[in-house]
Amino acid sequence: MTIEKVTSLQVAKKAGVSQSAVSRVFTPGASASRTTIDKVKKAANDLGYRPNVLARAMVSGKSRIIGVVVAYLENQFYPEALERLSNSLQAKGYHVLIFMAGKNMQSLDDVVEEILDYQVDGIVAASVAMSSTLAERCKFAGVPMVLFNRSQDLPSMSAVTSDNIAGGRKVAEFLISGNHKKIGYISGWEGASTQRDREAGFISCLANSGFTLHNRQVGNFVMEEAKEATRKMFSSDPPDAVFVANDHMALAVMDTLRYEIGLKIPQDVSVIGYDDVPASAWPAYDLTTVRQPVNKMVQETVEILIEKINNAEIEPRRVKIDGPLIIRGSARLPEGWES
Amino acid sequence: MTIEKVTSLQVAKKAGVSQSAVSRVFTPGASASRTTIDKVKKAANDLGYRPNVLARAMVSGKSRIIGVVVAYLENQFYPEALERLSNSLQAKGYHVLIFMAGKNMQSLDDVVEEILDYQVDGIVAASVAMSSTLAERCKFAGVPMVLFNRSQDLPSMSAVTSDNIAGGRKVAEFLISGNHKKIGYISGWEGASTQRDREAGFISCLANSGFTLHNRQVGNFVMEEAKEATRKMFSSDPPDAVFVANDHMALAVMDTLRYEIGLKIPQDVSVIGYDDVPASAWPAYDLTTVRQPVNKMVQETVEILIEKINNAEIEPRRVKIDGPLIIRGSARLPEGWES
DNA sequence: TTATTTTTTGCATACGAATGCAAATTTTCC
DNA sequence: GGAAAATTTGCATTCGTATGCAAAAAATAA
Repeated sequence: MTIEKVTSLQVAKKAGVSQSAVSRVFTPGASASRTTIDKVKKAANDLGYRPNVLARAMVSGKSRIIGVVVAYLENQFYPEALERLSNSLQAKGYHVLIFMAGKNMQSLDDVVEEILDYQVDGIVAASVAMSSTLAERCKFAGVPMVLFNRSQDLPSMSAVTSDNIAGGRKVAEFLISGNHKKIGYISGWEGASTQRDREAGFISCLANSGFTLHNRQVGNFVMEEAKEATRKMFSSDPPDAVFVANDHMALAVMDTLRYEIGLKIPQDVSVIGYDDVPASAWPAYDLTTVRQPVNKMVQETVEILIEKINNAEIEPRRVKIDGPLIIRGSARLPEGWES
Repeated sequence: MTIEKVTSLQVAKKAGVSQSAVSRVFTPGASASRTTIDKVKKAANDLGYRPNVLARAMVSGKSRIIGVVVAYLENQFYPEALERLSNSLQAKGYHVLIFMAGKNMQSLDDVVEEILDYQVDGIVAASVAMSSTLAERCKFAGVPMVLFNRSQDLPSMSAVTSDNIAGGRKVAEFLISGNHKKIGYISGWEGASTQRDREAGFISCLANSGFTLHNRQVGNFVMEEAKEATRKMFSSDPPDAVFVANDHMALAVMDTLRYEIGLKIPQDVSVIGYDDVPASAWPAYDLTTVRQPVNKMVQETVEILIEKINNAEIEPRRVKIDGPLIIRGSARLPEGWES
């Protein structure tokens, strides 16, 4: 076989120095003389030596691995976030160990344990409901965690979200000034803070203008359920506008309205979503939506996480990032609206 | 601080046995008596002990980490594959360390080195062009690799793809029997084997019936470029059918045809894609396409990889999985076609 | 030049778990 | 009950790297 295992010891021999010297050359901040550095680098290069991250992790206690828990990747929002997250962490010398959490809680418990087994330096939980027990478990293990696109009731955990309440409000304002009278809402999974906040902001703003929800259905962030919700909502006394809790569902809602129910968007009914996933900008949908600034959210997430890794004593931070309403063609515009 | 570090030694003390006993209880296949197992399990449970995967990896030489290289996640095909791959590996006790390869080759070199630094047990390269140098590097390091959705010229590497040649043929047959006369092709990135095979199968089958390509443009698997390609293709003497090298581009092509150029699909022009990503089934597109059986492909990939991990001497395997033409509404049907 | 400070170096050990080996224990069989 | 075989157990070592410590070398000061 051709398997090689070049170790620091072999490099040391070849360079005529001690193993510790080699280690020091490859450890930023350690002291070594020019001559040693050159000798070692040359030998390492000749042999094709690279430090073993795992061995390094053992003694240093830092694995430079970040565990990322994701529920599912079907919703375009997550692949996008994951890609950015991975790139961002890669740039800082960390790498992403990915974990798919099934729908149920039990599997989440197991998944977290598995993550911890790898001695990760930190965890990003993307749109996953972390129980306080799990949070405790991680804290106990000394592994910082930040919630991405979910905030928790327990304020002890860092979380990065968009400003979902404000986002919900923006949608309400826009629909009201567009002179809509019967406004429906298709909710996401009701256990999600994002869902709750979006709806709360939406409803409160509606109320301010004397409106109430004309109809409300549950879509659970799942396309099929959103379609079913749409059918129910439009079976009698249909609304003239629907706010859908995320784009992923909104796309399905639009399809159902157009190709099943036979309505025109926005002539017969306005549809607004949330997230601004790539597909929302595709001409076939041209969906008016509230953008979640993925870039900024990821950036904040990474920043907080790394800060916490470097200083365990730091206070948890809960960041809300404002996202703009992206006005496209799926919702009737207010009178005299200037594009 | 609350950070704990429960080691096998602590468990051993608490259970009144040796560290090796603890290790054996947690090592499948090792021998230990009922009594010991019970004592150790109890102690471990009380203390919340779980074996340190990294330490285990050091001595065993098996990290149970699989490196997955992905170019980009925008094309829905990849998130789907990634999700399945991760789940499948997770079920077998492996975990996925993810690496984003930038567009350029240099970064790929670096990425592979970084992967190897983590002592991964295997590598899956999804739609990434592996140079033979890189392949050598991995083989030299004793790390098996399998190509997903790309096959390489060098037959020394295992690869899993769909049967792209047959797929291309199916599209040609379908278009010809649909009585199309002017057939265009929008290609993917020409360095990709998938692209080459799809086109080769397509063209050869066209030729069998005395047809040649009426027009050919390059889209590079990128939406924007596909749009530009469409504009060029339809600027004069437009075709009555277009085969697009993958669905991701085909969606953009459809949008351009409908909303920019003002053509009806399939009345004015037929469009066929390749992959069968989720969006292709959405009513707004209803795209006729060749399905890549992601599930089977992932399954094969995992199987080959694990086989190779367990037995380095095994021969490389190159698997092609047949995928069906999924007939939807974006292409004119042949005369008398029964749905 | 010599004394003092600073930098570099090697030695030895630690990280946490797995495993070959030999001793101790249990099981099996006559 | 005793000898042989099979199983269980602990000891000691190993994996590859980082690091505290003290010795050695180099740089600086006097």
